[in-house]
Amino acid sequence: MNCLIAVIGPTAVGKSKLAIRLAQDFNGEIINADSRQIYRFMDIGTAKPSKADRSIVTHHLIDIIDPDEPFSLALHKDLAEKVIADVHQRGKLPILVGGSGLYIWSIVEGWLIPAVPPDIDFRQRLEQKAKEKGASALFEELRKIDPVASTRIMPTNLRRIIRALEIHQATGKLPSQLWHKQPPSFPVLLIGLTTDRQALYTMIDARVDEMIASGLVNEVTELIYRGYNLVLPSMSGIGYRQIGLFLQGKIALPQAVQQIKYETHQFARRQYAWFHLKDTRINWFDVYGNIQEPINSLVETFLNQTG
RNA sequence: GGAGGGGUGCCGGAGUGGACAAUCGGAGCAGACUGUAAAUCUGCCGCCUUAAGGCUGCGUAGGUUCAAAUCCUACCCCCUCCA
Repeated sequence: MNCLIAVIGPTAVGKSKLAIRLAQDFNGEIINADSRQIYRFMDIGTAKPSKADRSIVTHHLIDIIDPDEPFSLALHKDLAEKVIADVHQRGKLPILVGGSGLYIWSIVEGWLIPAVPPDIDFRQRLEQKAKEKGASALFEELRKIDPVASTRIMPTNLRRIIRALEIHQATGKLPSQLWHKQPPSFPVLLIGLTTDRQALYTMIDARVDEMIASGLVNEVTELIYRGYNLVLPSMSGIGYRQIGLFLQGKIALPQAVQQIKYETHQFARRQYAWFHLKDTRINWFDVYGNIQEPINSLVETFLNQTG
């Protein structure tokens, strides 16, 4: 019977490494669920698996678009589901790996994402309106159209207010009525990697230093040389933004490095808001201990149960 | 030895008699999330308490005052300049 394994957890905790080992042990293929590793030319700053690792185990959804191409959650989910089906077809085990909680849950919980592509003009118009009249005016507008949606969006979160209005404008329907779920038909095993917060921060800091040592500054320089502007969403990621500021002469390198570390800490904290330690759906393992045996036996049990 | 400047919460840094548990920023902690999400947004952040409230508190020790981070005295420490 088909199934899916997902390896989740905060950044730098060792998800990729575990996934590669699982893929080797259980005849699997890896499907990326990291919102930044989809970009070509962004390797060091996104901690993308190495060429060597990718030659050992098949990786999907890495290097699929250029940094200036449009992308979306809906697109990622769509691609991932197709890849999962394909991996099933070939009789192999799909292993979803990544730290982007939104992407992970959209697949694992089966969100039905409103098929409304971004309307740049519409967004700009509303952003202008918000500047003039304040975000509360737009929130009020949303509240009148869709009271349910308004209870689920913070009045100050302009971005989400505009998106809800955008969906209404495009479909004529209430955004809140489009938020449905249709969980996958196959069983999913969630493996969460975690560790003590201080230890995680130490790991993050070491990895940032490594990124610098292996040429992050050059990578960003080349991206800019290729014409990728720093205002692109892809270039707003942690690491790229700060090195960009350094290259513009706005901050010193040590300062940029420290900021990257701090922001990665914050990112890891936000990831735990998606992957709650008390979430009983997730099988948590502390990477400080010996995780190989217990995880393998968990996976074996899961695979046996699912046939 | 002399002259000046300064010591505030984890850090930086405001405040110069009452509205100060102390602006603000950073760090840290908790959370929301159906927009390229590594985005965007919310709350907490001296101690006790679910809260109301209470307690301790602005280098140290005294003092003035109804009231002190803010004024006075002494002491300790740091920085700059002169010797």
